[in-house]
Amino acid sequence: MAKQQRTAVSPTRAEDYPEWYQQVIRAADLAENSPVRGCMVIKPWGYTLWERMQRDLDAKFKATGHVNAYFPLFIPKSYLEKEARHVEGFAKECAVVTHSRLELGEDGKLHPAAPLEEPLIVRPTSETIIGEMYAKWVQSYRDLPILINQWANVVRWEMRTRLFLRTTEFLWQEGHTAHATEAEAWEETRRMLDVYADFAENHMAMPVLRGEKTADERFPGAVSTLCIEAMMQDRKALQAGTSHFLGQNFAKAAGIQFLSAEGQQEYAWTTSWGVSTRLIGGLIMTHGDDDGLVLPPRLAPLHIVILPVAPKEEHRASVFEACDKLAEELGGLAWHGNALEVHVDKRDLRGGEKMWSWVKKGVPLRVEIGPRDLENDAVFVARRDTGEKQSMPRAAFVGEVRERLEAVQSNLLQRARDFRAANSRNIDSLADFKAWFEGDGGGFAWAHWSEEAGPEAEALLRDLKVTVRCVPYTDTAEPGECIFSGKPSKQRVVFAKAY
RNA sequence: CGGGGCGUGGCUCAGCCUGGUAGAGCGCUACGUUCGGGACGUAGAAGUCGCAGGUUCAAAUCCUGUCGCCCCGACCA
Repeated sequence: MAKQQRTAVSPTRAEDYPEWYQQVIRAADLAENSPVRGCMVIKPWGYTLWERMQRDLDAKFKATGHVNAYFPLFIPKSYLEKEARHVEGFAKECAVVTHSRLELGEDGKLHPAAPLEEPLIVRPTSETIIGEMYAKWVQSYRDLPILINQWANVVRWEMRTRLFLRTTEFLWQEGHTAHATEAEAWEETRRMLDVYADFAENHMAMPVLRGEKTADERFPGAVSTLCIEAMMQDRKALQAGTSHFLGQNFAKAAGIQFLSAEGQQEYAWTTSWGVSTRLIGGLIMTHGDDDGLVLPPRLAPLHIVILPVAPKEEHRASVFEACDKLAEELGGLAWHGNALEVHVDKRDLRGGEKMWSWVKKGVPLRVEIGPRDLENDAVFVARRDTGEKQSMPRAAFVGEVRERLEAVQSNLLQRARDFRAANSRNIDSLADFKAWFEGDGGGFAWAHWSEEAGPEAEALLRDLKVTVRCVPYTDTAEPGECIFSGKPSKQRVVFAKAY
C-alpha cells in the first residue's frame, strides 16, 4: 500500500470531536463501556495511567501532611439528610440500597427480600459519614487538625454519561480535613488547590486556571468552592479538580465540636477536595491527536517502547539481545524519582501494525533497532508528540534520554498553553460576547460580570450553553462594569462552554 | 421524564418497504508468500436475527406487547 496521509484515529478531531474522543479511548485500549449502564471497565492501559496519577498525587498529599484511611461505601440515609443544601444537591442522583437478600421465586428469578430498616445510600461523596466519625474523634483543640484522604469509588446516578468524563461509578480521591480555626481551614483549601494545579501543569502538562466557583456552581453545602479549569482542544472547559471550604456547615450537621484553649465549645472548620478519573479524559483531550493518545512522560505507563526489527530469521537473536540490553540499561536510569519504564515488544506481528499500536497508546518515545543499527551501533528514535524521527548513536541516546523526555513533557505543556492563549480573550461588550460564543465558537472569554447580572443574562447564557467557569486568581484584576447589567465588577471572570 | 433512532456472528452494518429457511467488511484460526512500516492469497470456525405473543403453509421481514441501548433536551466531577 502506498504511503499516505492516513490517521490512526477516525474521525479526526476536526471532523467530529466527540466521536474522535471515543475512538481514541478505543484505539489506545483505555476503557470500554460495561454491561451496566453508565459504568466503564477501565482496561490495563487506562488503569495504569490512573495508578501513575495516584502515585504522584498521593506523594503530594503525604508531603503536605495528609494520611490515607478508608470509610464505608454505604451511608445511612439519615446522615445525608443532615445538611440541607447537601441533600438538595445529591438527592437526585443517589443509588439506594433497600434490601439485604435475594430469594428465588416460583418464576425461577431472584427477588429482593429482607428490606432494610434504614435504606443505605451508595456514597456520592463522603462528607457526611466522615463528619460523623470526626465528631467522635474530636474533643479538644489538641485533636485538630485532622488531615485524611481516601482513595475510593463513588456513585452518582447521572443521566448522560461519557467514558472518564462522567460515569455513574468513578474512581477518585477525597481529602477531608477538620481544623480549629477558619483561617487554617481556608489555608488548607487553597493549599490543596495549589497541589492540584501543580499536578495538572507539571505532571499532566495540562495548564489550568485556578479560581473560585460562583454560587451557582458551588459544591452543595460548601461555603466556597475553588477549582482548576482546563481548556480542551475543542475549546471547551473541563473542571479538573475542586477544593471546598465547608465553613462550619458540615461540622454543625455532624456535631464536630471541640473545647478550645480558652475553654469554649466550638465547631470545627472543615474542607474537602477531590480529583477523579475524569483527569484521564482531560489528558486525552488536552494532548491527544489524530493518531491517538499522546502521553506526558511523567504519567506514561511506559516511557519508551523498543521495537526489534528483524527482517530475516537469522537477525532475530542478535536484534532481540540488543533490545533487551538497551532496555535493561535504560531501566536502570531514574527520572523524577522513578525508574524509566521500558518495554521490548517481541510480539510476532508485522512491523507496521506493531508500531501503530504504540503510537495509538501514546508512548512518548519509540526506539527501533534492526540489523543496520547493530552494525552502526545506532538506534532509530521517534518522538510521539512531534512525530520527529532520527537515527542516532546508541550511547548518545542513552546519555540524553532523560533530557529528551523532559523536552517532550515541556513541549506538551507549552503547546497546550499556546492553544489556550490563542483561544482566550477579553470581551467587553454583549455583542462581542454573543459573536464569540455563537455556533461552535468559543474558548475562554474574560469579561466583567456581576452576581446580579439578571434574568436576561441567565437566559442568554443558557441559550449559548455558556457558564461562568470561575472567578480566576489573577494578579491583573482591574474593576469594570458587568457586560450584561452594567453593574460594578471587581474583576473579570472566565466564561466558557463546559463539559 | 419529553422528542427521535436502533437491537442480525467478536466489531461495524446490509437484508425488512414488496414474508420463502442468513449475508458483507473487519476481526479470529491454520498454511503459504510477505515484513525498516497499518500486507496479500488460500482454506476454515463462528449467528435459536433482543425477548414474548399473534397472523401465515412459511416470519429477521407483517401486527401487538415487552426489555435493553444510542442520540437530542432538563441535571452533573
